[in-house]
Amino acid sequence: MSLRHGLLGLLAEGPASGYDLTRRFEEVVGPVWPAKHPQIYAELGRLATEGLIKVESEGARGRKAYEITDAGLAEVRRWLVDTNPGQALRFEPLLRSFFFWLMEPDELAAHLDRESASYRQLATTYRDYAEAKDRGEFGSSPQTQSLRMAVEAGARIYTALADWAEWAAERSRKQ
Amino acid sequence: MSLRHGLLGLLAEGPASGYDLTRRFEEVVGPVWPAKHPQIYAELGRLATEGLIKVESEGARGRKAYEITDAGLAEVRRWLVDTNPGQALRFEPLLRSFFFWLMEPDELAAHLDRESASYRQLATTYRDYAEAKDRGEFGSSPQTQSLRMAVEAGARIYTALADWAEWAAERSRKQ
DNA sequence: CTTCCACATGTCGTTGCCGACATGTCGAAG
DNA sequence: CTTCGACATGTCGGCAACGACATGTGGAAG
Repeated sequence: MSLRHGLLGLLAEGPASGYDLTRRFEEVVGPVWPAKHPQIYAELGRLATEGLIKVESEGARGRKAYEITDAGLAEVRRWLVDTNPGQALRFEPLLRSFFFWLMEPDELAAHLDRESASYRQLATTYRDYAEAKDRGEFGSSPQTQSLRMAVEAGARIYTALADWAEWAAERSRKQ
Repeated sequence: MSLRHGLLGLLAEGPASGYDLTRRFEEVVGPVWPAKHPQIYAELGRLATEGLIKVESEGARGRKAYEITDAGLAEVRRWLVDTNPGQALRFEPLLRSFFFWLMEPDELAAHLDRESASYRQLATTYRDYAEAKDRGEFGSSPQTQSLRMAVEAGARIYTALADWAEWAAERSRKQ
């Protein structure tokens, strides 16, 4: 039930269409919670039926913008405050690490080099984004400050992963 | 298709039953790739049909132990070497962070305190485990060395998350 | 000798989630 | 005036994943 709360959370910022929300998901929320448009439209329909959101306006090209209701806002707040999150982080590269012993040492080292490079890249992207936010390039709304925290998490996690992959590459070469 | 490769990887260490694999998943693999027994038994059936594994022995209480075949070993190696992993890390606590602005500052600070404590706890657990491995308490097989790397990743990621949550808690209190 | 727990394997119904397919509109560029 | 790309919403079939239910066994403790 995380998708529905993700949608409610985004709609708490203001009205948006399924199309808008799909883009927000692929651009900002995607890295921690992927969702494609079929899911999103289906869930919006359900949320509307349950009265947690409602159609705010209908525009050109069949556009339907949804607005969060008081019930919806209460629900997303309840989710944030009362429920404790499933803490499992589903991450395929770490699943692979259990089976590194099945690779030849040179294959493994090469794999880890590629891995660390791509994590480093991501870490840099998030770090740059964080610095842009600190320079005030995105204003200072509460939403922006939450995003600042999310970006910081991204930067720290990918830095940790890049360091880890480098450590592991070195270790795999040393024997 | 990660579960099937996870199962093949575990079976590469030696024969095991569905029950064994279920426990290995909930004890070691679960934190990065959760799987419950209905999925596991179903997937084992499919893998056997495709000839990637085969029944090695049948024991008491209907126990069926599976063994990886040459085709299965080739498949898991192919997965490790040739395919590049989906790098999305699905993590609900970070999804929530996008919506922190919907919480009252004191609620948020309390939430982040709890969060950092639990990450710190996990980090310590992994760090202890890593040190036990370095003292040689689990031998020095290739499998153990892969596990050592996986554990290191866990320790580093949860340390990063604990630091992040502390940083965020402090930041949320400062305004 | 019974009771209880860990062992052990499965089915079933529901929801989550995705790729592919389908359809149509508006505006801008050529 | 046509064509193309971004906008926009949806359906459908299928696999993934999970919780609940079902069933039975072997050994150990009382």
